[in-house]
Amino acid sequence: MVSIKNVARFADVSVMTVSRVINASGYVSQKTRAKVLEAIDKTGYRVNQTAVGLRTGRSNSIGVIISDISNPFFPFIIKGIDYVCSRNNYDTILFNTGEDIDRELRYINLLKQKYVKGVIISSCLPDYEENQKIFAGLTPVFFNRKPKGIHADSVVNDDYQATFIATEYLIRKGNRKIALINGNMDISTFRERYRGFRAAMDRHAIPVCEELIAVGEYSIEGGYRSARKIFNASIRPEAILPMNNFMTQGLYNYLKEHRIRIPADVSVIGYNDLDWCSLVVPPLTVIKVKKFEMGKRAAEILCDRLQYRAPNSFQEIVLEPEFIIRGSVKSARHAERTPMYAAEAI
Amino acid sequence: MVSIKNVARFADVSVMTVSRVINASGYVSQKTRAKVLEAIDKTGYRVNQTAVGLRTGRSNSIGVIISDISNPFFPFIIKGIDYVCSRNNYDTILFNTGEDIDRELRYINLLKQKYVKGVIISSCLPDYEENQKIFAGLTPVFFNRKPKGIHADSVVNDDYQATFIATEYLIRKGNRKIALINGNMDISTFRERYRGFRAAMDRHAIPVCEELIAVGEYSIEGGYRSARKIFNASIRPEAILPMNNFMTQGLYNYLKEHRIRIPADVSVIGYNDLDWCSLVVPPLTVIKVKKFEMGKRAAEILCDRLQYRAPNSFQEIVLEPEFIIRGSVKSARHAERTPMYAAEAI
DNA sequence: CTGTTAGCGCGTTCAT
DNA sequence: ATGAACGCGCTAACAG
Repeated sequence: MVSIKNVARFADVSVMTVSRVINASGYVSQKTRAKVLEAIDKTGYRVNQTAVGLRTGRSNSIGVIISDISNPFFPFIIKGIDYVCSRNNYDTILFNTGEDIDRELRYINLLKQKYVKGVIISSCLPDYEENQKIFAGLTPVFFNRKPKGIHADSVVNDDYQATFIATEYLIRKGNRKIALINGNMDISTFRERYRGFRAAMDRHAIPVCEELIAVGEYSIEGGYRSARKIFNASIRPEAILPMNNFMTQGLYNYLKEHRIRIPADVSVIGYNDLDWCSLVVPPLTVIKVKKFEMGKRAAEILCDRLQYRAPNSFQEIVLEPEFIIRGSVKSARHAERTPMYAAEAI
Repeated sequence: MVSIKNVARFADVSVMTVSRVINASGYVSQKTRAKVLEAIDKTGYRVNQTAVGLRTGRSNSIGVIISDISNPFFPFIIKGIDYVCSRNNYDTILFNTGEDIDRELRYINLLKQKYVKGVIISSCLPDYEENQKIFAGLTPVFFNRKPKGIHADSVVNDDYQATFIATEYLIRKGNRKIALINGNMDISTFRERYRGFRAAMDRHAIPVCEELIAVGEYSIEGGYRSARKIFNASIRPEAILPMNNFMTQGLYNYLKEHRIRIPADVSVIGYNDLDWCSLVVPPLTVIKVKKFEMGKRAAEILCDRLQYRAPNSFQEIVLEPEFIIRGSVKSARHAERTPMYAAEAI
């Protein structure tokens, strides 16, 4: 590989002069600059990022850590991150933890070993404070999930608000026996979603039936099992709220298998608007999380911080969800007259 | 950051001894080894990958270049790559080209600047030979798509076979007026898929109606526009073959908007089996590409090559597709008696 | 078995 | 306006 030394020899100048031309630092006369530029062109020289990294202690990579690349929730977020980073000349190193805390910690260390200074992360760490020292020297921006006690920038969806609105919508349509398919509440998203549901039910003085609350793995299979649990309860649910897209799929599989019709037999509102949600019949009413936006904002914050353009205080962005009404919720009678409190819930 | 020097001082040995312990190279007595290990532990030392990279001219990263992260076709492939690479202690640097050749070339250069020695790539380069020198010093494994004249390892789906089977299935079900929604045939996948379609039609002596062949962007919008073109033709198609998942979605949008029913009004076979394909009503009959397998095989080949365990000759893996029959193709009369040639087509 | 020397490619410091 | 020397953290080659 052609190094800066070769270029210097070719242009008959010192290594330093070449360096100055490349980095546009210090004074170089027009004439030598032209000579150097030509030499760079002729030799096909490219700066060695590794050497620059070692010398400066910096790199132009940022890390992205997610829990599951095969979850269609992430690709658009990554696209948003990519959009911002490529414009700031950062490239992204992607790691997939598979919800394994040890892997997450290992990857964070790996990033530091590469002089990576920033990471955008959907963490499976339950607690930030316990693990704070691991982030030393690495600027994290948390997205989607927020470990407890975090002391860092974050960009999340307003999960509380989202389920509040969805739940209230169901109530307004005359549903009272509402089931929840939730994930592990050690994770902030599921905790918030549960809180939103609970708050809406309480606000309307509707008792929550514990039998209709299922907590399981947030996978297709987990959603299926939770659906089974719910339909084996002593109370038949009028509506179901699965709390992520995988569990929604699992629920669909269960309903299909048991020929339970949406919305005639049970109403459903999905979490996350994916490709298929508008394609199924009836099209699925969903809470839409702004995925691209989430990635974009997180990357913007990180780029700003890495270039010392960010404010000192941590930014905690909460993205407003959209509620997309399609056809998976049945209209009941004596609906519409229920008062709505969603605005208050903010 | 604590360096090898600190560890050496701490353990009261030379830097070299520490290096030997870390890399398990050369002789170190049990006693000093223990001393060093303790020092590493006490100081919290981690090797600096950048320095190792500079010194050895190697890195433990491999590059992954894809055209569009938001295409749900890729995530499972990436998961397959990740599965193999993490077991071989490589991490992956992901780049998204957005089908931009210049970006692709830039990323390839970037990888070289980082001493990355291998790249797994779904390339938008039409011709390998023209760009061969750009790969100098970088081992590429092509997947999904194969630029012309490639002289490298590759893992692709048997796209020819896949459309041959699908087309023949349609014919067997009594369809003769079969429409194709295809992408740009500069790209190998679309070229092969077209060939498979054509071959099946020819084999059964069914004339191909050029009016029913649409070539456009392989996006949701492109699929929609192609569908419109086809339904504005003078001949009404009995069946449609969209040649990737995005175009299938676009087609669905068109059909929905115009209240054209599947399969009563038109039969459809999708390319790629995604989450929603079994969720729509009727469930979609599809050609399934083994995505995880594709990524896994590509990564295995690359890891082998990088560790000089691969044969000298290039491996050109062709993965067998699956054909999943669900409910989007109408059964017509005088079907079943048509002879089948798919086996010959291999 | 262990240490010394040298240098990977670059940028910082200081001199000219 | 330009160059020489030095060192980032590490390992290969050689010496002892």
